[in-house]
Amino acid sequence: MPRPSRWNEIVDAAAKLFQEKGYASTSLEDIAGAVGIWKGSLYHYIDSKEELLFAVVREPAAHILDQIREIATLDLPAAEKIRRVAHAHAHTLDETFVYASVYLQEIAGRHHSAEWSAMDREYLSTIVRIVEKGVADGDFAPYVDPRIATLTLIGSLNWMTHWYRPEGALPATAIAEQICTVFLQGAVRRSTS
Amino acid sequence: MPRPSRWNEIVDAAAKLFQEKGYASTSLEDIAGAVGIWKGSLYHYIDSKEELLFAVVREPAAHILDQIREIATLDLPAAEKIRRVAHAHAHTLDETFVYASVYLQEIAGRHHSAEWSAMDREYLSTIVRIVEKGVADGDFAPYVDPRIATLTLIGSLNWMTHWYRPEGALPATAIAEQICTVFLQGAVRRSTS
Amino acid sequence: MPRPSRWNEIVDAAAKLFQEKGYASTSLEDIAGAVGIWKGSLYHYIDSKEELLFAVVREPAAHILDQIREIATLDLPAAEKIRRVAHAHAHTLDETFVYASVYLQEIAGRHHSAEWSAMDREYLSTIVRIVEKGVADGDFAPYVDPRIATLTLIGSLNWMTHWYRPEGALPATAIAEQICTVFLQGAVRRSTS
Amino acid sequence: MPRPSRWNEIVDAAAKLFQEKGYASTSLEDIAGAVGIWKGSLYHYIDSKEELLFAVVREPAAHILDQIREIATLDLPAAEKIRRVAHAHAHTLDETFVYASVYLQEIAGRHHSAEWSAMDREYLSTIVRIVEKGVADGDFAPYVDPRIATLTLIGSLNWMTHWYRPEGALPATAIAEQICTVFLQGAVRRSTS
DNA sequence: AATGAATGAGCCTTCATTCAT
DNA sequence: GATGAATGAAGGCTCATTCAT
Repeated sequence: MPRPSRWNEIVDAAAKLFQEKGYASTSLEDIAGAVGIWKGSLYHYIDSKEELLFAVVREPAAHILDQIREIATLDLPAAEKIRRVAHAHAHTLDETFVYASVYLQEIAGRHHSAEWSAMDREYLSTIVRIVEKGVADGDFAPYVDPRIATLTLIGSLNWMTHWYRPEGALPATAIAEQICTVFLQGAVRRSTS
Repeated sequence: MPRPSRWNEIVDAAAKLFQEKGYASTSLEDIAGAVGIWKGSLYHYIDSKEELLFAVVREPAAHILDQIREIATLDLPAAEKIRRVAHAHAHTLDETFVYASVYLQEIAGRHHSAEWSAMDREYLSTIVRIVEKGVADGDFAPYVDPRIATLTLIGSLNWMTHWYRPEGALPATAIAEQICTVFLQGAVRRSTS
Repeated sequence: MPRPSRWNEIVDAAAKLFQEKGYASTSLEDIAGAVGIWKGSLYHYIDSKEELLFAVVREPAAHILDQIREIATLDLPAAEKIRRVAHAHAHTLDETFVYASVYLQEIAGRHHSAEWSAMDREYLSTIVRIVEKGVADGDFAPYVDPRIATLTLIGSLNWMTHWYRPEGALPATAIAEQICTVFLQGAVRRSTS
Repeated sequence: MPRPSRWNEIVDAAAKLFQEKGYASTSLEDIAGAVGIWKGSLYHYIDSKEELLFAVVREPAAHILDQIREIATLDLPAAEKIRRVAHAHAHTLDETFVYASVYLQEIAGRHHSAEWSAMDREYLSTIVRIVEKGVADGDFAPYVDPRIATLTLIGSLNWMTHWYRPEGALPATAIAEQICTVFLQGAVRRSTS
């Protein structure tokens, strides 16, 4: 029975190390060592170190974008869509924590290829449109600036990579709920609620 | 009276390059070249590359922590304190944009010395206490979890390094106002307002 | 009867690549790729990369040496022998252009095994003897130094690998004729001819 | 008293090794070892290995081209110009033997930059024009094809790198004289001379 | 203060070769 | 015969750091 190829082991090890030490500070020798092969052997699987970064990051990035795309098409009030966005985002973060962290540290905001910029842009603009509709429909307050508000929400969620731990006691769902509740209802107590 | 030297030029150049390319990918030769001296000459100013990173980052970090400390001591309602926190944070980000970005990319959430961890922890806990008091006083809604809410706010603000540009048309003040308004009042339109 | 295998394909591909990129800069993966097999599979045909170089080069080298040996035994005037040598040399170069180019680039003048040195030496000395006899018989001018003159001729012919193209308009025969005519008659116009 | 920089030592060592083992088979470690420094230290002097190749080769190539250019402008019979070309070529080969050998092995006939192709082309065409004029003036025989004859001469001279040794008993001048005499007068004895 | 040559370790990558399947 | 994963050495190159001048 043939042992399965070690591609998955390699991507996992790379993801973990990229997250811990950063892409630039992780050597291929580190990765190879974690898998238990020689660094030259990595080149059976990849053509360059950067390819490994992209391999780590592509799937979760595509996954979350898909989810947001789908939520946008549903026929729901803006607030409910935002709630679902927050939960999908937090859920993906939870399930692909290491991979997603690498994305946010190494790809987002760095000058990378058109592929990633386009992904970032679509992700943002899809949510912006939800917020815009919320304002237009009167569901959201008139003081809401759709773009800034969206970046506020995304920032809250992405910052989770700095403090959330998947194996911790606090579930991602609860966090998502808190983040979107504060985003939607505000921290200040509403007189009539 | 200390003779002015090229120390400031060096720190500025380092900050800019660290932000653009990341700490690990910036070489001392890059920095020396930006200042117009030779690589070896840098060692008249520093003892190691890491020292340069800390030099870049120390002042703005200390500055913002000071501000938050002071705000915490004021006798104001929680909502007003949060508003001031957001403005102080955004203002520091605006004024020390490159330096602060380096801090967030290279120090925050990385395993650095006790000095930085302590700073991060104090910053967070100071704001958490403001929120806690807000909840206790009934100013903030009972569903607010002080720690998560604080991290939500900080995340929103820190994410600015991914999209805010100091020289841009949108002033940091307006952004701070939007972020804390959404944080405090929520995006959803309040029936009785 | 030996089953035809891909041996010839492999040697052809190797020859072409050795000529284009040089022996040292051609990888076995390049060669395997050109044939359409995997790198490891090459080792069913060869034991080492160098063996492939020798395989490329052995046949044409042996062929031209055989021809020169035979010409030397004929009972002809020196000038006619030289003419035949030039034609044989140019003809072999034309027919085995890629292989012969590899020989001249990678074997001739390099420190290779006794086998190749002996071949080179015999080739040279066989022609030198023809010239010597030409001088001794009074067919060739007394100022002719047999060894230098022979190296002059061989150099002219071998330099063809730098500019001759088998598929070009100018046939190798015409070139051989020009080279040996200049060698024998000289470029300067003879008063009484 | 400051020790002079080791640039010359480095180029010399590189030239020697490139000639002996070929450019591709010579490692920077070989070169550094020959000079007595570490391989990383080479990068104070060069930006890439190829730059070292060009440094080895540029001066003698430019020198010989200059000489041929000058000879072409003189008011002399074609045969005398050719004689001077042969002597200049052989003399440069003699004085810069290792460098020139590297040029012929590694640059000539390889797919290099426009700079080298242009040099090769100008060198050839300058001599071709001398021969053309010789034919037109009736100094050279009508059977002389200027381009092929020129390549014949150049080939003879360049082949010297395969057998000439500067420290040997046979001086380059004598060889040049023999090569151009055979080229001009032919090996065959002239009845009326 | 500044230089610039040198260090020495380490990095990404290539590659001839081996071998179990 | 062929595969493809793995090896292990080496190659070109980078870089933080040192130090004599």
